Amino acid sequence: MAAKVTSIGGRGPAISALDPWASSAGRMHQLLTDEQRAQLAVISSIVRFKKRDIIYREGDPAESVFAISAGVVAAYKKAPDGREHIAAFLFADDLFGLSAEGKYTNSTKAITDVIAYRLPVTTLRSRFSKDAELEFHVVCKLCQELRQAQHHAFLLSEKKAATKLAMFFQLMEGLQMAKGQQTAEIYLPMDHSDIGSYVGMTLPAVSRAFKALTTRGVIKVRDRGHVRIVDRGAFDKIAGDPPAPLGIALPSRD
Amino acid sequence: MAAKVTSIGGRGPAISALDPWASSAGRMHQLLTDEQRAQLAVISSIVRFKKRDIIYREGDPAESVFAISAGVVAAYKKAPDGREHIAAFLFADDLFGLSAEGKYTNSTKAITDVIAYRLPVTTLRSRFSKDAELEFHVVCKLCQELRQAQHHAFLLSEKKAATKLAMFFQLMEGLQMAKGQQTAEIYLPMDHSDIGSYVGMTLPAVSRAFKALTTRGVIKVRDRGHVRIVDRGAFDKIAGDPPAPLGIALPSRD
DNA sequence: CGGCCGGTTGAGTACAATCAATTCTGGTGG
DNA sequence: CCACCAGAATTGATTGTACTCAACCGGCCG
Repeated sequence: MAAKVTSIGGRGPAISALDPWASSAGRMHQLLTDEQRAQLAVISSIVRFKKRDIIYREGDPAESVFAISAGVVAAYKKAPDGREHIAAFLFADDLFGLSAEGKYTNSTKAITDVIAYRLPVTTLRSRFSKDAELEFHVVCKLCQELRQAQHHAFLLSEKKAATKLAMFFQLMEGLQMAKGQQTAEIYLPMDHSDIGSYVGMTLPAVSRAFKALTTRGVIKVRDRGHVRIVDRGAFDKIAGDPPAPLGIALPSRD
Repeated sequence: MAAKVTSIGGRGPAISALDPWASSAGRMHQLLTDEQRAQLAVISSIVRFKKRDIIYREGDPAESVFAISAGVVAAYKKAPDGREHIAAFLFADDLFGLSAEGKYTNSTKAITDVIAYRLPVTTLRSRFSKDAELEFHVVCKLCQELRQAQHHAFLLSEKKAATKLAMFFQLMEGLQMAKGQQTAEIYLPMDHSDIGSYVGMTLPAVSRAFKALTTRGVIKVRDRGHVRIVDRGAFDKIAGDPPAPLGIALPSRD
């Protein structure tokens, strides 16, 4: 893990998610109070990673959990044949550092420059025992990550390249909507090769799927990283209608 | 949801998992104390489902969380084209009832006859506020389910039918080992069609993959539901080496 | 005994993987 | 500011594998 560690700053770690049991109209919100964030700030340090940095590797001792403040992280595993499978993209207000028996269960790398809070698990755990509400928010966040992982599996169970890519766009769009960002265009911070690793396709297949959707007039590509959906009907049909409220998405659209 | 509700009995709900931060040699263990189980028993009711029963449907109001006492449950989603995608198989000491914004995010059905504890979310939540340790165990269980979901996605990202099926066997075997059951044979309580829904293959493809592994002398099928691995080396090669020491886990991401 | 469900097998097809050659792009230094 | 470079992305030709559709088996239950 190669990163600069700076002193504490900002307002402290943040977590946002949908509440599993309370309705919030599809919008994610900050789960932690300022007070809780301040308390977490005390036990955390800020770390920065440059694009492409590896944050930790699968099997490393899992001493910390991270809360992303800015930037995008990918959690991935290497298949025995060398292929890289991305298990999740992680954004601001997401947690990562999943482990089992004291070891990280996947590797993580910075997709963009990243600023994150690093929370030692031991101190975090002792905070849990003092603040059940904080712990409950972590439960909520884990539920969301679980939903997202299941959605990912659902996506991967599709066979058509265009469908998988469209579902990936749906996912990113839903995320951006749930965060209240503008949504005329979908922003894709990762490169095509990373998209391929996430949706289970090779780079050429991703390229062809982009092209297929473009020539069919379903999407418009502005540049590497910016896509707009121009034919919603066709798009939804290809993606398999349900915009799926999965911890991220909303019933309506634009 | 069609089930018989009986009075409280047994020793109360159970949860077992690997601790994310403590090493336990790959073996799952009961996370809850007898005291905690007894307290949960007070707020829960026992429900029974017959094989093939639908327990709840995606979108139903999520009033309860379930803890399986005996039997096997499948959590699934229906694709727009009618295909059924199984997101997870759930066994004794597993929790299910994942929801977002007050609605279940999956449908669930009984694969075998099932006995489970039903825990109303409101009362469960209030127990959390009184027992942070209990809540921490739920965090551990969620981490495990997350790892499993990520592993599922990893499996689905493989393309060869034989590999996916072998990885599925690995998964089931690991589960049974982690539970301390005998492991000369792998027990498969679900039918081939359900396996197909889980590994992202059609029924004929599952059948052919079974046959391929059998004729290659890698596995031996005793009957519907019992498989033995006869050539470990070949098996591991096909499944992609990871000898998966830990019970359930061979997970990914966060 | 007949139907039904779970499973197998077969023929043909479609789709993405693969391998490989080019083009495009953004970033760097001259 | 431009030329250059390296990595990312596109395109092409070919192959393989799993899907589809459909017919067929075999046990189990009524």
